[in-house]
Amino acid sequence: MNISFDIKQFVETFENSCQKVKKKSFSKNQVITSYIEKRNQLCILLDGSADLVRYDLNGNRTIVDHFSKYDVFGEVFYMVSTNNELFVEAKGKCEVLFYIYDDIKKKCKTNCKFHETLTELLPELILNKVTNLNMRIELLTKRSIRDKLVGYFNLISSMCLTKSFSLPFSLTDLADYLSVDRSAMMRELKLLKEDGFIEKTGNKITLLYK
Amino acid sequence: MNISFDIKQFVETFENSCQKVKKKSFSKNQVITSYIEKRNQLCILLDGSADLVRYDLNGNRTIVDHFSKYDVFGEVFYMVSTNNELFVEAKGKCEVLFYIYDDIKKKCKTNCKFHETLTELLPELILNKVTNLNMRIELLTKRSIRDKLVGYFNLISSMCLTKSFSLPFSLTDLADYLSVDRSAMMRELKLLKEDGFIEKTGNKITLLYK
DNA sequence: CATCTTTTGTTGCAATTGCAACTAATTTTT
DNA sequence: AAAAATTAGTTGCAATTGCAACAAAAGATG
Repeated sequence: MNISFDIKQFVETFENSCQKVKKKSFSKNQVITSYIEKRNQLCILLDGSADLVRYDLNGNRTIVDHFSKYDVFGEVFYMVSTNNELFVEAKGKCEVLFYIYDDIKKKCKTNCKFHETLTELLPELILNKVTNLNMRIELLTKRSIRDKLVGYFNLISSMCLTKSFSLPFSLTDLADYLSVDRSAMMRELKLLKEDGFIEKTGNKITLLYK
Repeated sequence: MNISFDIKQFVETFENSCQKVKKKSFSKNQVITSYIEKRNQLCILLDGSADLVRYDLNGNRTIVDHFSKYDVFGEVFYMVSTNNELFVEAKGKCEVLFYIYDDIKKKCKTNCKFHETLTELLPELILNKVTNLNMRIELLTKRSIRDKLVGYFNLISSMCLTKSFSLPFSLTDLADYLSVDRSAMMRELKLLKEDGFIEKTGNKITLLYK
């Protein structure tokens, strides 16, 4: 994420200067927030990674979104009519900035520098979020597991600028992220190997095509 | 879309007051814009509806996104590494506002009222976009055609506040939007009817459950 | 370091989905 | 109003995917 401003540095400098902005730490598997009508809160992930997960009535777990450094998340981004329960779960140690606002468009009442700067930063963070979401939709609309995997690998590869990379997910989570059955995905991974498209050792992938 | 500001009215009042903002009209099936590195342009749909479509190498057409009044779209929302060609196609008569900026965070050089107001409006428009994208992801991550259809119907229903509604899509387009095979979707629709979950006359759906 | 838990890897089988190839109905164009 | 084009609706069959149920490996925990 190429944010043109060192948010973490900024947060550390101004910490606790505004009542409505709070930094909290979380450890692995803790629930950072659940999406149940706390609609005037917005979270920024300052460190670590976290997943937005949904459990449907059949017990299927879906990784609706995956957050890493400087990702923005929160109930604001969801429609009120969403009928599934969504949780943000820490994948490891996380630092999260909770940003409470009265009206997302208006400045903090106390008009503090902290709030003001964050508000100015928001459009960029949200725009960044939009590109991520669109990327994800591009993956999800692919018609086969193979296309999803290859599409995903291509993205990672073009972001790392290398044909060899480690997956930021466990394979179990990757399946949940691509919204496919894990064993079916494993099978497809094996076929991709057999067909000579990829090499795979542990969670390190090497693309052999192009 | 509940935008707390009458954009269209505003545009009409200030039209042509800034060189970098232009309104254009389109008729059915015209390409409004294609996503090929015109990254400093942003479009707002003032009237009509349009689809963002992708054609992959196998000729599959996917409706990547569907835009209606006051939706924002453009290359900015996509990563540079997107390797498919994306087109925005008018579904009927459309009015589109093209908004050219040097830096999305900075004001227009001439500092005109028009640009300024639009810039202030942007976060809201983009936030609105995020909720739409998340809604779409929620649909796409459903594991079966039936779940996708039901999820989609529920959304429409809760937006219209009625159990009876007309689809904003042709069935062909709906299949492309849900990213499933059309005939398989038709089959599932028939099953939903047979199982007494829905009623369907033309493109009007009535939900019979709950 | 022994145990418990999670993740990975595999497979047969069933269910779902996609594909192809139609016909019918509707809409658009000339 | 006839012809052309698009959309809706069907169906058999093949391919893909999901499910269940494992064993093996790796990682976490006391």
